[in-house]
Amino acid sequence: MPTPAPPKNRFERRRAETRHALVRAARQILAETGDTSASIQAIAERADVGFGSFYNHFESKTELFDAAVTDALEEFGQVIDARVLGIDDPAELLAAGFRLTARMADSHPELMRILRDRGLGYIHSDRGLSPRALRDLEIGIASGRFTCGNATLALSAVGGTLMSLVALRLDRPALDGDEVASELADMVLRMLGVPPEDAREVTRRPLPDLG
Amino acid sequence: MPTPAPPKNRFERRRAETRHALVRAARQILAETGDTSASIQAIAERADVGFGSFYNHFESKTELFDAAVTDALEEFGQVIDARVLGIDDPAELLAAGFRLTARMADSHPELMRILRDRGLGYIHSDRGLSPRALRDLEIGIASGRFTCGNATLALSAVGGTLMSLVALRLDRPALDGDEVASELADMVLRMLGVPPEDAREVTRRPLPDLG
DNA sequence: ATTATCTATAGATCTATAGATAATGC
DNA sequence: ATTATCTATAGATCTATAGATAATGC
Repeated sequence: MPTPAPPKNRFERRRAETRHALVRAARQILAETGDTSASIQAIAERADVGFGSFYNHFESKTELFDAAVTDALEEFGQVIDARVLGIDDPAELLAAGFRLTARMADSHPELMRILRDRGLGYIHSDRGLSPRALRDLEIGIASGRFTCGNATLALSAVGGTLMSLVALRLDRPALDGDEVASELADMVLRMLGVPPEDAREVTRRPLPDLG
Repeated sequence: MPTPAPPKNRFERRRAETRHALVRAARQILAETGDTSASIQAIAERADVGFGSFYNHFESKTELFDAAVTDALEEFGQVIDARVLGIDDPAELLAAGFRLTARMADSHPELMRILRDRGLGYIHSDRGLSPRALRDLEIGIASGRFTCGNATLALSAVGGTLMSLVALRLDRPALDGDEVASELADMVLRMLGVPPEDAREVTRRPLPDLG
């Protein structure tokens, strides 16, 4: 079961809600402070949950914050994924992913801060966007659209550049986000072996809007 | 004064030593745990420094850990810089930087862990390797060696890829580090507009050894 | 005489748990 | 009857500071 089945009865639902409130609070704290030194008390308070409940769900703060990062990456993957449905060309997929990510700095700033601070450690994780990105890179290599040899290395390079795009968007909000994203996607596509004219064209195609 | 003048008298030297012991301890903790939640007591103990001395040098843990990251980035910059002296071609400089960084995962693992966890936030910092990397990119663009238009964007892409190389080296020590580094440098050079044959040749040239 | 370091400590805060309360399943 | 939540709390730990000690400058 890729997504855990929705809880059946009221008991399990209430339990899941408490857990999720804690994860949400941890995500907020990560986005605001960038670190994990908030006390369990403060986290529970922000989650509006009894202090002792924390221990019903997590054994340590580390465990909670790991769940919080995974939760954020999963949401990121789902937002992007939903918006690029129907795009087949791997090059266009990648370009759309870059441009949509740049927009999420405005629409989902908290999520993007977590991505910037923690994303690099999860580039090759089996959660979030990475597995799908890897698959798309493999498809592109197999079809000859990309001419680089190694999909894992390509994922590293693409992922690292995407993280730096997020950092750039958050640190320099004055820059034109769409322009920067297209430019970086353009560079990445050339890196993967897409001819410059194709790369340029594909990174300027119209894009589905972000809710 | 780019580097602070070496302290003149014994007083200032002792003070600098205490401060540096604290920074060193903070760097160790960052490398080992990845976070900043260690207590000031534990930090002072590890630095072998009286507890109260902490407050002679720093007002908060945040301040200390920021100094620790800056210190690590500065050392990274100096190690790389010393090893690429005499290389003029911007493309070869960049390739050498990638390959030497990959080797530092073995020779300076603690430094590299800090770079992986915190480097992204300092890509456009005016400390460490970034200013020189930016300058080399600008030189390469001016001379026509690189055909991309924007040095700041290039620094983002190159820096992000370098961070992901560090992450890859630390997380997958079984991969051939030299090979991975050359391959990624190759991709990055093509991204910057270097012709594929040139990129391949320049990333395989012999390299100065790392001490 | 000056300045940094160290030791000791008061008060605040944090963690982990125990026991009471409330909600649901069967 | 079962299970999660909440409240209260003991004991540990942490922060910030005050005051004593040691090292150096002049």
